[in-house]
Amino acid sequence: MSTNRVLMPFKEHGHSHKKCLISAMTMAEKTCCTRGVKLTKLRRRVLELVWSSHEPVKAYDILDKLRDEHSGSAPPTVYRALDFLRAEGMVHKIESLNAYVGCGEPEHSHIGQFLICRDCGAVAEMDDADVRELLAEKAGSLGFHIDRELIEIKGLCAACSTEHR
Amino acid sequence: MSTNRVLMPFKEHGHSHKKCLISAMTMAEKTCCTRGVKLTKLRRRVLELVWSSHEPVKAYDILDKLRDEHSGSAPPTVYRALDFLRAEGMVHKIESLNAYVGCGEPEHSHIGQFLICRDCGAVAEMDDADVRELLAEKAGSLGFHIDRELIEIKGLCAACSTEHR
DNA sequence: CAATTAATGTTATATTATAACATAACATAT
DNA sequence: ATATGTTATGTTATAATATAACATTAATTG
Ligand SMILES: [Zn+2]
Ligand SMILES: [Zn+2]
Ligand SMILES: [Zn+2]
Ligand SMILES: [Zn+2]
Repeated sequence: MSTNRVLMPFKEHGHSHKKCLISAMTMAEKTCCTRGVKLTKLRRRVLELVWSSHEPVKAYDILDKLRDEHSGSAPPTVYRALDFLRAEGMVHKIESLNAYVGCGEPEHSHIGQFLICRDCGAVAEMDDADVRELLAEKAGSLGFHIDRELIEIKGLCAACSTEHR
Repeated sequence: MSTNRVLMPFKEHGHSHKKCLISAMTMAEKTCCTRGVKLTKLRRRVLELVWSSHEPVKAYDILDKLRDEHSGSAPPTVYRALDFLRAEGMVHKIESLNAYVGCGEPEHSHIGQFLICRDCGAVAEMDDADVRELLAEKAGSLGFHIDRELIEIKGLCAACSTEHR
């Protein structure tokens, strides 16, 4: 199968995450610049906090950290930044967790298919055309026209499977 | 494709919903009886309220109705009943809406694939083996082992497509 | 620089869900 | 039948998630 585009793979548990963070921030700066939208200081900081790991991050955890840095932070502060970042495809919401993850490829917008490890909490993101086509076909057979799909899969990642042995 | 099991199809907009309700309640009584679990008066009433339409129902809307009937109702009243009904597979939660729908085939447990009409709000439920297999294969190619899938698809149902013309 | 727009600050509140403990209903075994 | 344990429900309080509404500040543009 050639269509299994992996927008963000599972990383080794011991990897140097700093590189992920730098890469994501660099990509975000570039993408915003290209689009002529503003990655303000606040939005940048929220994106950094979302990218603090490969695990989904809670809005109020972000808020707690923002408050440490600036007392004037409140729920709208973080939700507005998240709204902007989501609109620009830099962050996705994991609906089943009420939490947010950074996107591996914000430069072209897409709908992600998320794999969520029950053990380490890490999230990988796929964008698989076969899956989309099959779902479109199946839904189509019921006369349903798809606008948007939400796919969130829970299970065990390769690294955690190995560690369990 | 022969695997497209439809657990709950989209119904005609003008259909007599009473039959859906009676059928669902009958099935629930029978299933609970078979399993030796108790469909108490409260749980039955909550299930009826969930089945008041084919649209997902909010917990606090259920609570409002319960309160009309019995002043001692509180959030735990409805969430406990929903927990029971979900555990028995009679109700599913639509995570992207924080709302609950009745299941078309509670007698055997399953994971549903939900189609949600953006126009009329109705929900259909599929349980398609092809989709499950494809996702297992794609996830497997990343070394990921699936426990549970969450699939919620937004779009336009056949009836609403027709009405738009 | 004035006018406008975009972003952030601020206060309040809405929505969704759970914790913790008390009481009532039901089952079962003496 | 009654004591005992178990399940279900009642009750109060609070946690967790998210948005509304309006004020202020910063950035853009004519
Ligand atoms: Zn990393
Ligand atoms: Zn893992
Ligand atoms: Zn119906
Ligand atoms: Zn419809």
